[in-house]
Amino acid sequence: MSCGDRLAVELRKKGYKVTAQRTILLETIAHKGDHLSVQEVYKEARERLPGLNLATVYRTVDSLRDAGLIDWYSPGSEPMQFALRDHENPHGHLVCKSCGEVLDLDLDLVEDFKQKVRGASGFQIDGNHLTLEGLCVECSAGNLAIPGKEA
Amino acid sequence: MSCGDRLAVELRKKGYKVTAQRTILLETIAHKGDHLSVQEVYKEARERLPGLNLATVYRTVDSLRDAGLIDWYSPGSEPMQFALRDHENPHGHLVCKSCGEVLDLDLDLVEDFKQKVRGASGFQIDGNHLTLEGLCVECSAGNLAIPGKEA
DNA sequence: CTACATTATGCGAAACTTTGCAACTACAAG
DNA sequence: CTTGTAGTTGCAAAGTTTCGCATAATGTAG
Repeated sequence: MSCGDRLAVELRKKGYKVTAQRTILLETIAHKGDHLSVQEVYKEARERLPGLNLATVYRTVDSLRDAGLIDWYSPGSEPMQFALRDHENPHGHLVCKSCGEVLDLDLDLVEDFKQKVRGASGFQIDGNHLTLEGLCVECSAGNLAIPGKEA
Repeated sequence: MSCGDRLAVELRKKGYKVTAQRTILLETIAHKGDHLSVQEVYKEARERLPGLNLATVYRTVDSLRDAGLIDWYSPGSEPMQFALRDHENPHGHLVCKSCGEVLDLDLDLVEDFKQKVRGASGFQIDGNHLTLEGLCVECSAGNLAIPGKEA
């Protein structure tokens, strides 16, 4: 299934319409890879669709997220970033608060956690959009170690 | 220990200074309760400290968060909100994407999950700032049922 | 108490994000 | 193909959040 086909299917499933803007924006996102900001996508997509408006990018990115085609990160306090959702290998994300690195989070671990929370409170965690903050191996080691002395 | 004392202790621990702005802002937050936006706190605190600047509120709220005195939520796409951290009863938060309700999340469940993730990837999830999105009991019931027909 | 180094604050400007509205377009139906 | 409805877009304005810099305040040491 091509990228465009999936776009059409997923969007219509949610009642969204398939427009040139959405198609080009999704293609741009798919082409550029991870860690994209709205501004970056805007700049690139605008070359193919000159009249494109920034507000449209924000709204489109929101629709694509709702349709499950892309995911959001929030690395620190910088502008929001996102990436194409990986349908072959669904996973959450771990964002290091110190260095900003983004790791994949195995959904099996999440699944287990989700069940527990659901059992305890009835709340259904959205595991696919899951982005958690914390410290990666390197940074947690570096932060805990007292300079000049090993932990 | 009074509110002000804790402020002093926690801020100094992190190398922050204790200022009138920070004191008043923390008091305002403590007094107003949950679900506060920066603008709300700004408006209220400004009555006691007329020269107060919005940028200062943003920076202060950031410092207080870093010092572990308050927590952030991100309910949908609305402006960021936060609340005083409950030191007597630490917990995470579950935010319903549909109705916006905020539930408490038992840290024992999180603790277990944290250990697993740490074992798998070495990543240390910050459980105290944990805010997860999903659907509350009511909304998940409402959303899953197809009107007039069961799944 | 005084002087010093460091951190905070206020201010203005910039950057980022959302919103309302009129014109436009996709898609389904006739 | 024509029509109609509902969702979209561009634009402009408003709202939210961050940043740089000069001034002011805090905490520390003398």
